Amino acid sequence: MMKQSKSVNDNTKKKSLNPKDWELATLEVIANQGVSAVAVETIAKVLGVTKGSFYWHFTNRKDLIVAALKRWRKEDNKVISKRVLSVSDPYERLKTWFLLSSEPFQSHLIYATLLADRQHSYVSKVLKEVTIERLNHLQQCYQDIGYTETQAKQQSLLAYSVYVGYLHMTKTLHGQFKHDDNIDQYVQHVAGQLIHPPESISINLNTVESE
Amino acid sequence: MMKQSKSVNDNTKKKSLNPKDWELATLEVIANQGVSAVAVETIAKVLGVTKGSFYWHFTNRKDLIVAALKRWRKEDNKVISKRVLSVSDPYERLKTWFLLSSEPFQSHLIYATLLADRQHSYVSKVLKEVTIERLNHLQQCYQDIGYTETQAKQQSLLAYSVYVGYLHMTKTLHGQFKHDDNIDQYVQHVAGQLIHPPESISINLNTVESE
DNA sequence: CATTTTCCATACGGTTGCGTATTGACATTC
DNA sequence: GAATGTCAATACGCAACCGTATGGAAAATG
Repeated sequence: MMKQSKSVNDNTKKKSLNPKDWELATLEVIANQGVSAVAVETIAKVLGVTKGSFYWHFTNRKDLIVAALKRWRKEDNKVISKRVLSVSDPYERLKTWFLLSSEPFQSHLIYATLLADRQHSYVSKVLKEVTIERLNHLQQCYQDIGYTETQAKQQSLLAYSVYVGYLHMTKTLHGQFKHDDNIDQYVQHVAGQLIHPPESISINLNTVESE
Repeated sequence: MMKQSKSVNDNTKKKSLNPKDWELATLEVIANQGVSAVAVETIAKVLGVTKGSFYWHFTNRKDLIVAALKRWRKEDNKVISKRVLSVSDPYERLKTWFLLSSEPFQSHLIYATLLADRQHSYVSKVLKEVTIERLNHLQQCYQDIGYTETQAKQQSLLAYSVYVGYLHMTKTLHGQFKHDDNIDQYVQHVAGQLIHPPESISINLNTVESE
């Protein structure tokens, strides 16, 4: 019952694997290469064992992926609860969310790759649930600062689209998801554009409409 | 030399296939299932032939995908040139771009799936080029309406992120990419948020900073 | 210390999909 | 109309993976 070693090729403390080891290694693959790249024998090799081990812990490949995604979702919720939902002021809460979105967490990479491999029903199911959950969080924030339900719905969709788009853009342009000063500046810019009282929406709209 | 039939299972007018037929069928697969789902024999079946035909027109699978993406990019540029770049007023040009982004073109689906399958170098290469090209377009628009280069860079990245994010969001939430009244309304909302004179940026920023 | 449980290695069968080799039908050209 | 070129069917080898079957080593259990 004493299994805490996280490193992959560490046979100093651990003699046998448990499902958690497989799930973490799987999430690593999903984050970098997507769900379709999850191959039992490949991950087994990473863990220093063979297939025989895998099929003792899991019934099949799908079982592994579902378990890994479940773990991902749980961990992700934990972070959001601790760092975002705990902020009482809605403006600050929104800003915190934007800042968190720009940090190079593995969780973000996983979310981004899931958007790709959503052909599989068990992936799209999780993805949809997580997305709706997060949209509701954002919508609530915007309603807290005075947006109507309709306004808040649209604004949260916009804000969340920025998040999703940003994940892809960074990987597309820089090949990876890293954090630097430019990004901090960009996050400030985005926050300035997307976090403001509801009144300024109609002002901006009129500005454009009258053009 | 008389080959213009586009329909897939139409053996009334066409007796033999050409590379274009294969490329179009491939783009259809990429749009709906991603690059990794491109299988020679499967597409052959769709076209009503076998592999034997394929390896006469193309050297291998990668060759097919590269050719298909090249065609996609060419067609896409044609549409953007005709419908967006031709608009002289920068505000209207931006708005046109947003409206175009919401239309259910196959081209958008392809772009979205490419974001997924960018493990392959020949995919990420095209993807990066296209993305940079489009970002430059947007940046120029924003500079045309008075943004500084830095502001325009950030704002175009923001706007383009919204586009990319939106593509994924609709597929994630609705399972497909369709056009309805809600979307029109949303596009109006987005345009109102992201298209405005440069001055209002600092105003909004101050609003948030002072909170 | 004997036995059971835990965890894994090895070997096998089955499927999918790529690419090649060979042959053939049909049209074009000389 | 014989030779050549175009396009496609068929058969094959090969590699990657999945999942199963089976046996074995080490640890826990009695």
